[in-house]
Amino acid sequence: MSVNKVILIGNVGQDPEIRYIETRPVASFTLATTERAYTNAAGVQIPERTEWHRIVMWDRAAETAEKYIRKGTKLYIEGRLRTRVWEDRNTIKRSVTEIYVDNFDILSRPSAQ
Amino acid sequence: MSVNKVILIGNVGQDPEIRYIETRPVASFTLATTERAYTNAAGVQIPERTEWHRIVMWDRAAETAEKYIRKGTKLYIEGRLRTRVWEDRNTIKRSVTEIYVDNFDILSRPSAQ
Amino acid sequence: MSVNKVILIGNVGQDPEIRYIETRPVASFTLATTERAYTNAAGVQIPERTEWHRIVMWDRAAETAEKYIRKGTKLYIEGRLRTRVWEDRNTIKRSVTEIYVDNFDILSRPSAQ
Amino acid sequence: MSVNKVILIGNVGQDPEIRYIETRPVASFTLATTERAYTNAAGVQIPERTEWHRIVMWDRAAETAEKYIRKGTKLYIEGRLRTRVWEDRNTIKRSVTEIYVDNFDILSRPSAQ
DNA sequence: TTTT
DNA sequence: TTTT
Repeated sequence: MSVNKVILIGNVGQDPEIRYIETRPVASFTLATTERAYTNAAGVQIPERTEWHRIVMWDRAAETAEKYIRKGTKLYIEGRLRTRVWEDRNTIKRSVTEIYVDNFDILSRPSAQ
Repeated sequence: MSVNKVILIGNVGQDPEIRYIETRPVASFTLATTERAYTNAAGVQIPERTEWHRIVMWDRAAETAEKYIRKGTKLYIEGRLRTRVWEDRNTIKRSVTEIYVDNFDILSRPSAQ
Repeated sequence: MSVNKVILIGNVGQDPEIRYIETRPVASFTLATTERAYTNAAGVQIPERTEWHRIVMWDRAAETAEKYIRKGTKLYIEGRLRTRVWEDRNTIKRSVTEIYVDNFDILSRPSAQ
Repeated sequence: MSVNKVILIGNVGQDPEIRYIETRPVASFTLATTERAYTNAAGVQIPERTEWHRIVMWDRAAETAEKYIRKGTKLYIEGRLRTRVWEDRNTIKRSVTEIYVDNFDILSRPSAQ
């Protein structure tokens, strides 16, 4: 038995990119989360830090993404981690970790635009 | 404002490796989570799938890891995602996603030993 | 070892009420979450349903609540469940379940008002 | 849009009680989580504290509960909060907060038995 | 590389 | 009423 769960609230980095894998729509985009600056226990100042997450949505979620998610949209996401491994053109093993979305909701639209 | 939270329950892949960064102990190891096999809505059989996560613990957590966590230990982990980017010897940009642990607990020891 | 964790996103029901327990500020208010209407597996229509949660914040969080949280504010809350038991005037045992907040953030202000 | 999520790891207080609501099986039991004793920022010793949660499972989950969950079983539970209100025989409004389970897993059986 |  |  195991659990693999990710919960994110952040801002979308760019309009979702939609492609089709055997007729199934897949949306992908990045999401930024930001840790606030703070001073740690040792008195060292830790600056603000932005983390970019690679988000993947399938099927109906992908269609919703295409219609309603845009650069700047604030999202709540619940999903799980998936690391894909492949070999690049130099046969070097590369990997990327993505978040497959199981549940999400739009918290707000980009303010202007 | 944002949230970057990971919750995992899984089994440790190998004894933690401990190193020191400016006197701070850091433990790292992998953790396996497994999705059960199932038949999806389209009737396609999806086999069992194991995901390996790279776990990083600092300071007191690293010391606890060194003492009590071993290959096969079942762990609950709460943490956040961190993606590190570097250039390899061929100046190709590489990245790895790790989970920095904020809170954890040992659910059970490996059966034998 | 155990875990007692609650994650909520919802809207504040009324301005927080602040009181002091031995000089420690405590803020309390309710938060609404809503489950969407849906049709279940048996074809039965399940209507939308609102759940009201009793939220409790202490110390610095209570002060932030007093300044920034209002009726209608949309909040992200991370906390733990606490059930208090007491006897009412008829010596009947009563209980109430509250959420003690460990971490929270304001997602948006009430639109007008 | 909202989120109402509870994550618990704890020990079952007694064998599940099964009943039927219009042919649907429902299992209910309590689960204990324990906060460790600690000394707070003001130097005050806070003793260990056990919290009892009322757990409710429906349908297939209820059947699994009946078969495999016993007093002492250690469980991982993912669910949502539900507060039921009723009037007791003295027409006093009473309420109870329960956790409706969406996903769970058995972490270990009671040691002896 | 883990576990059930 | 559980467990460590």
